Amino acid sequence: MTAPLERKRHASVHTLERGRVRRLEIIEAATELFGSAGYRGTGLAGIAAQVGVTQAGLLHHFGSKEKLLEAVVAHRSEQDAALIDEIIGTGGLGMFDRLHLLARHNTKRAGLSQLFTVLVAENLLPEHPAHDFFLDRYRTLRSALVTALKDGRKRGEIRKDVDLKAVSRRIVAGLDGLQTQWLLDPDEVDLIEGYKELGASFKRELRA
Amino acid sequence: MTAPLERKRHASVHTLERGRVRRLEIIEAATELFGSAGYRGTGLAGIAAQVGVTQAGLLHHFGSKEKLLEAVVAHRSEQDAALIDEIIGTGGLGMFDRLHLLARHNTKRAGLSQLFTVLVAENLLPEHPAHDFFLDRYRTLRSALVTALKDGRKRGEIRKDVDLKAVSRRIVAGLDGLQTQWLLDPDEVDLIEGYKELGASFKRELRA
DNA sequence: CCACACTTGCCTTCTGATCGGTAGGTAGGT
DNA sequence: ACCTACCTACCGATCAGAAGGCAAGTGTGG
Repeated sequence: MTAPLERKRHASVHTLERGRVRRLEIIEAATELFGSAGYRGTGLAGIAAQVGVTQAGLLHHFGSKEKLLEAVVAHRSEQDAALIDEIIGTGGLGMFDRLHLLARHNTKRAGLSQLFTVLVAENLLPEHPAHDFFLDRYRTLRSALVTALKDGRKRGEIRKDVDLKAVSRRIVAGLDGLQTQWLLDPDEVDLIEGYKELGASFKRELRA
Repeated sequence: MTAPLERKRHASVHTLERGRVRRLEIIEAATELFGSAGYRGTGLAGIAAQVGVTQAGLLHHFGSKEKLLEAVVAHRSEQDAALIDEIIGTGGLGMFDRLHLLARHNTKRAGLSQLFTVLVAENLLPEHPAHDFFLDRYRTLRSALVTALKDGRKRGEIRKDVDLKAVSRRIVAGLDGLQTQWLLDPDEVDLIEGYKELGASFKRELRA
């Protein structure tokens, strides 16, 4: 195993940009591997190999495995935020008709959905490295939902006798749980169909 | 660290029974550690140390780490089956009033709930060691729910225009998802309350 | 009733692989 | 000259697991 590891793949490019590109390549490889084998089950060597770099070369960019995890998670999170905003939109019941956007996004890149499912489970306890990130993520998501539902209530779309915090927890639970079943058993569980039914059910429940 | 490791703790007991007891001790320790650090994040040495046995002593009983995982999962599964039966009972809407049994069971031993949440995530892909187990578990659970709901429909408790398979997926998703949120954030999410609301919501949706 | 073979429990010791991470160097662009 | 990228080489720790032995309980034939 003394493969010469072709050098200077980016020879003609600015040094600075080469670094940025490498970082992205590493993040993408790490996303894929963390998603399928989990954070703990993935070695730096494996990620490095996939990028075509040594393990030390990888650490040159990210310093430690945990920093790499943070980078992966932050990278993914940015992309998510926009989508969430688009779905929740101006609030009210309309968002339940836009869940197909989320479904399409998730099915298109199943590896990313899997990454999050795995990482949440790996970080349930406070001492785990990304626990606080996910804690915050869920709280933020639930409170965004509460706000959106309140909006809908103000406009008279949504009944006044429902506990919006409780409903938000159940919405998130339903989305999460369906995704898990779909990831585990894509032949039996159709995510798009599942989200559609879930949205319809909440609309019936909440409609004024 | 040359602690003499007190021998013959079970000196006066039949050899056969000592083995059975040890196995159980190991399964319990493994359950706890797999639950908090995951399968991949837990070393045999850690489990062995907690039981007060060497790593080799542990492998004497289970042969390999993967066999130990199977034993842990099977052990837990037996206990579950009874509870599931008790809740689903004779079918129909009544089961939604019995979800507090599940909630109590889960909250009483949070480590066990966590074990399953972590293991499911670690076994989403077909090549993972316990993938088939969880695939089967979810399919069985959903089909048990379908049967129970059909029963309720036959007795006229449940409306005839609902897709029972879809509802079953959503019930499982809701339970699972709420559990995850509770494990991650027990201060903000009350599992017992959550299950109660979930059950009430499904009853409203399904009632004939 | 007892000697001997066998089984079971569990030990110590070891192995090769892999883990995350450090140190120090070189090449090339700025 | 200095910075960035990335290398080789190495570190100690930990991983799952195999090998082989000793001690104690168990079943069996004499």
